[in-house]
Amino acid sequence: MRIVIADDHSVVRSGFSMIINYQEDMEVVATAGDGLEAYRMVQKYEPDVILLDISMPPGESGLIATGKISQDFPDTKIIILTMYDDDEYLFHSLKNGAKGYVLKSAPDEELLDAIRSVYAGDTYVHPKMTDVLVRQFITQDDMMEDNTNPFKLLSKRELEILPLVAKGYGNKEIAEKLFISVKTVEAHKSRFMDKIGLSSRPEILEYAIKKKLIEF
Amino acid sequence: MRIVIADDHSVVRSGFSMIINYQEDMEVVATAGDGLEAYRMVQKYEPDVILLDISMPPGESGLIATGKISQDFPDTKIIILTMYDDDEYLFHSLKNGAKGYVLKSAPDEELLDAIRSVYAGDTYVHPKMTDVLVRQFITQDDMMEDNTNPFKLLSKRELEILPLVAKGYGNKEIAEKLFISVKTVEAHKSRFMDKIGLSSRPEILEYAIKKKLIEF
DNA sequence: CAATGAATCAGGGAATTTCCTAATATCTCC
DNA sequence: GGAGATATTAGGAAATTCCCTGATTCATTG
Repeated sequence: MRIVIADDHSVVRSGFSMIINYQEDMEVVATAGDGLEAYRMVQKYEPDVILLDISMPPGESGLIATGKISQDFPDTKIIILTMYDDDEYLFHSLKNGAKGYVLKSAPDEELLDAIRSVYAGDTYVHPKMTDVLVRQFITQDDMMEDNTNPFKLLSKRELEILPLVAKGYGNKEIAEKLFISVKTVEAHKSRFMDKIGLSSRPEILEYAIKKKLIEF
Repeated sequence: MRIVIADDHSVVRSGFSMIINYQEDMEVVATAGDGLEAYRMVQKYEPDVILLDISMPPGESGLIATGKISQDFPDTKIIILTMYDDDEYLFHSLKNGAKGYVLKSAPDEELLDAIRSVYAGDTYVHPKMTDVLVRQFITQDDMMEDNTNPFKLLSKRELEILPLVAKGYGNKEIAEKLFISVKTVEAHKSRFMDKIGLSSRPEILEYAIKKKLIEF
């Protein structure tokens, strides 16, 4: 199995190279430090698998590279390797032709499993993100697009209250801001938490930032 | 030369381990996935050098860990390993006792050089950041009396708790994370709120973001 | 050595939040 | 017009937080 590694961190390139070359069925034929170089390496060596770090500068060239490589070299399976367990990145990666999605925090074994899976023609997604994927798949008929879009998922009041909760305001303060009772705030809050699947304040904050409902 | 590696990315831990163990004069004696574990590993193995990723959760415990380790184990040289070529991080790292500062995008040779340098008693800073350091040194007067600098204003515990409060964690959760009592968390919290002049959760969040104590 | 700051823990009482269930008034969509 | 979603409010009990005061230990500093 011939493999190319693309990551802007030298450490990660070396690390992977050593881990992979230690496997009997794998061999690193080239490494790249950015998206362009990655494309050239694929062009030159036509590897079985390429590991791509999505967050490579400049811009989003990891994603761009994914698209170009999967289009021009469909036989080279692409595994996205990233620090972020972000839904959006996952979706975009898969839409751009990636066959695998692995977090850098995952143990080595998982990475090697992922490589073998995509080489065998399967798709590998990090377990933590699979349920997001499944939910997206299940409701893809009626909601066509965007069942993760808070603007379609939540009511006006809920959209008004969520950012305030995220910013750290208490129920009482929110009630005063919106001229409604504390009990009403509680009701809206627990409803949107149910809807989205949030169960704590940190999760609400993270969600609000991810969905750009608040800015800093 | 006995070395400990602390990084929340499994890939980086494995990568480094292999690179370092390949050197004849170096040996990785332990690895850690977060700041607390890093401290315990240093405590247990008292290595010559520890490589610390600064962006390890929870909070900014990479920096906190730097302070604690350099204080309790001055013989263990600390090299900060980070993705960010951020001035602030560099300054804070050095002030907290780090002896080296290396970017993950640097080539392996540089990392090995850095390890050997700090082991020999020198300080190693990534070349690109040296000029920043020099400029800061030249105009060091204005930073001297910086009463807005949280790292000078707050204690280590307070610096550890503030980001967690900002992220929305409750006192109880923070107490569990840090293995201290709820009452202690309350005490630290109200103390740093007094010190800085914060009187609500939203203000804490805003402050934490402005001072880069948390990232999104 | 005394003073200070830091970190730890505690008690008590008030305020707030959380978690239930439950009811009513709009409003829109078919 | 009626079904269903949305907005509003309520009550009560348990959990949590907040706001005081106060105390101990340890390290540093004057």
